[in-house]
Amino acid sequence: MATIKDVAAQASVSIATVSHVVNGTRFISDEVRERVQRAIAELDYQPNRVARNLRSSSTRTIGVIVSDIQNPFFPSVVRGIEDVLQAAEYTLLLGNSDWNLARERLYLATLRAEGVAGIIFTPSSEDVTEYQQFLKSGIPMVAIDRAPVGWGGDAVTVMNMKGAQDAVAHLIGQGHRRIGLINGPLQIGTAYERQTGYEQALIAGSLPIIPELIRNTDFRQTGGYETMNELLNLAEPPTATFIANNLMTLGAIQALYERNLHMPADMALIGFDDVPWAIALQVPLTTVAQPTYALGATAARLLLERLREPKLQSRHVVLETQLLVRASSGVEQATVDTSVKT
Amino acid sequence: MATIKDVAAQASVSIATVSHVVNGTRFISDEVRERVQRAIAELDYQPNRVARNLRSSSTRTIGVIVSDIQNPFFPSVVRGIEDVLQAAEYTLLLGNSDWNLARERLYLATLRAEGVAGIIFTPSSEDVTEYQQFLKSGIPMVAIDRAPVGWGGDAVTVMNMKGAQDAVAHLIGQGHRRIGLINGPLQIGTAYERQTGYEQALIAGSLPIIPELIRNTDFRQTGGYETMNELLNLAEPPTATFIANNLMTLGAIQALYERNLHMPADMALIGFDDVPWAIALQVPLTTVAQPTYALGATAARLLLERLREPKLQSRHVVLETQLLVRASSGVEQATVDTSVKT
DNA sequence: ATGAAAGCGCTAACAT
DNA sequence: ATGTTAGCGCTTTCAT
Repeated sequence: MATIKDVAAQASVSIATVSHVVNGTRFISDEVRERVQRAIAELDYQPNRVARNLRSSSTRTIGVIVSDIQNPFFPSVVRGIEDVLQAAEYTLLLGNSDWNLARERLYLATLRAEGVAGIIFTPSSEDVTEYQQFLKSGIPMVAIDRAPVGWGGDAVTVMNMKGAQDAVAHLIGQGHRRIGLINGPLQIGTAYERQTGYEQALIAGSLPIIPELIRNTDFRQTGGYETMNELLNLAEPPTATFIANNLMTLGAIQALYERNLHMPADMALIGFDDVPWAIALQVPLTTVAQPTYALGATAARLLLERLREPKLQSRHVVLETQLLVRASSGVEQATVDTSVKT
Repeated sequence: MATIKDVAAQASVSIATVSHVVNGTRFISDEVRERVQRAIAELDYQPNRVARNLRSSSTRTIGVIVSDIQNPFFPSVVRGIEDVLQAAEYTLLLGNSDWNLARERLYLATLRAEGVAGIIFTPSSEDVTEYQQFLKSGIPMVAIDRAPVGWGGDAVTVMNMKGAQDAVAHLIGQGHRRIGLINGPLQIGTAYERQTGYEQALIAGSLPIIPELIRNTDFRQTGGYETMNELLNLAEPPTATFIANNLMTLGAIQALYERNLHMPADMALIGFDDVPWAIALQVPLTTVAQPTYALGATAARLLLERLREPKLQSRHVVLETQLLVRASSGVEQATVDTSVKT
């Protein structure tokens, strides 16, 4: 690989001149500039980013830690991040925390060592002190999807409580009185908020909160599958269920399918987070859609702004969710949304 | 951030000693080692990877370029890569090429400048010369999913032709004689191979190859949607269709759904690449499953081996696909696979 | 068993 | 308008 020295020699100039031509950081006569550019082309020179990073003690790399890249929610978020970063000529270091604090810690340490300019992440802990040390180190961090209690940094989240409330209110409106909840672990902020929304909706509808209908599992497909089976095995199962994420919903549908139960007659269902295949299911799925791409893009934008102006006041952007009513929640076919989401 | 100098000062040793303690690269007396380790802990020292990379002119970063992170195929591949890399203490720089050569070029250049130790990528071009310059630069590259014609480096792919052949043979076995193909662009190797498999199966079944039943679009959901509509608008539509990837299949199902057509009676369907929701669809979907996680993990393993032994002969691993027969291809319910894949 | 010092490739302050 | 050079934080050769 050609270095700046090679280019300088080839063009018979100093390395400073080459650097300034490359970065446009000072005036260079046309003649010299052309000579340098020719040398760069001839040698196929590309500035070594590692050296540049070391020298300027800053990189053009952003670390991204997501909970589970295999959950379609996150690729879409990542895609939003990537598009914004790419336009700003940043690159993206990716890690999966697996909803796991230890793994998240490992990645955070790695990202710091890699000298990333900033970090966008889905916090695995609700405890801010977990990140305090990191925040002190001065690396800007943007929390997405959820923010630890008392998080002082930038954040982009969605209206989880409102989204859940809308969903459950809709079920109540359909006449359901025993409504189940399949949720993730309460330590995770989004799960907590969605559960609160569920409870608020019940209260608003003058319905009792029945503990046996509220289940917390992991946010995975198997969790949804097993938990729906638990609900169905109750002496008096719910007639409708709100499920707090997409993969758990898939597992739950699987459980219904195996027992030959039909939505919405045997069980009405609303899931959280829309998915491309909601429309192609046995019964099209009512969901609370999240603006996933915007979530990522907004987070990236906040981060880039902070990089430009470090002392900006921190901002917490809360995006809206949208209840997409389809057949699984028990509405006449006529009003069903069958549009293709792409 | 504490540097090696700070640690050396705190422990009253030279920076060389600190370096050797950190890396275990030479014998250090117990006493000194402990002193250094204490200093490291006290200062919360973490070696600066950027400096380390510059000095050793090699990084512990692997670049990964995938076609489309929003296609569930790729997150699973990425996950396989990540797990192997993480165990070896490498990190992962990610980019989406969008099936787009220009964007791929951009990322390749960036990755080279970032000094990645190696690259795992889904080639957007079938033309090896596109990558020759890069290969010469000595950065090990592993092609996944598809390899350019004459690709000399490491590669991990699947038996696309065989997979397609199995699928179409199965449809023929169900009595179908007009079988459509919805495929990606032929310039993409996987599309070409799957198309060949389709044709081979027809030939083996003594069936004619009917051009109007063969359609090439992009590998996206909208492409599948529009193309299925085209097939359905034919004077004599096919009775079965083989669709060469997962997202196009979803689009095609969408098209059927809108016209109130039922699988497999009105149209039998087999998709390529299994998806978690295949089972929860209106009619469970028969698919040609690819070992996505293994694809990624194998690629990462090949790359790490090459990093260790650069002159290893290059290897092309071809993984098997598996036809998962479910209801959409027109088999009795009794034999349908309803297992949960997680 | 440990230390001193060169140098990776670049940027930028300080020359001229 | 261009050149010289220090130094970013580390690894590693050469000394002792």
